[in-house]
Amino acid sequence: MKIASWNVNSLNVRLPQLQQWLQQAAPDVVGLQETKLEDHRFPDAALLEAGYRSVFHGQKTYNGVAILARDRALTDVQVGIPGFADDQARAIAATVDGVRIVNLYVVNGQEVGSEKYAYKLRWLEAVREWLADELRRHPQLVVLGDFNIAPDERDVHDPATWNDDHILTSAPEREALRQLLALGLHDGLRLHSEEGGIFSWWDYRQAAFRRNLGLRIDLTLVSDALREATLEAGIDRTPRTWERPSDHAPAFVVLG
DNA sequence: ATGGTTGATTTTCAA
Repeated sequence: MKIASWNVNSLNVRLPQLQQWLQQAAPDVVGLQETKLEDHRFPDAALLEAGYRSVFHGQKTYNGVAILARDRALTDVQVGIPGFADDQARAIAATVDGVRIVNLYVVNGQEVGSEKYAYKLRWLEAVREWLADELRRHPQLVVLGDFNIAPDERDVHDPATWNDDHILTSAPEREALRQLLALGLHDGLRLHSEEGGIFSWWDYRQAAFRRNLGLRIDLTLVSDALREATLEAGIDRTPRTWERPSDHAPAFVVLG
């Protein structure tokens, strides 16, 4: 089962690219972030034509998440973080073929010390409590999404800039990610590669993609129970090379 | 020193 995560930065703009990518990459499950679409505008009929059922949780202009599954049912759908009042559409979960999928669009945080940064850390604490419960109920768990945190120095092009004072790499953010992993989750990509320079996001400015000035902030985490079954993990840079791309590329794992 | 780009709604905001 191939499971992917892609921040599409507006599904309205990117639907043709999503259709193209579904056809050529043939993932079984996909978590989308930044759909930026209210639920009544979600293109579920068009995706069904491509063979994918969908569940979604969106809002106008900002945020928005969805899970797609090819020729499979999505059951036990959870919208938002249980018990956490949130006016931003950033989390959705569903079960596919006995595997629990949690799809997150983690708060960006804007700047270390800002109100949005405090919200990011509060949000991640609520996620940690939620995932502890999900793991008890669903040992076969995949947590994927745009984490807006680069796990370590290998995951940034310039550690001098992306340092402890910087958003996406500050110590409290990395510690929050470590606490998620400490629940019994593994960074899928790191099960198969120790290399640096493998990125999932490149700023639109300064020809960052061409120069590979990126970060790895889109992650696919697998639970202890799925660790041995994780055959492959990577980032598919292809859609980032297309005309008018998302600033993110899809991250994926393959479970055997 | 601080800009550069994209998307959705504006006369900026969020990323």
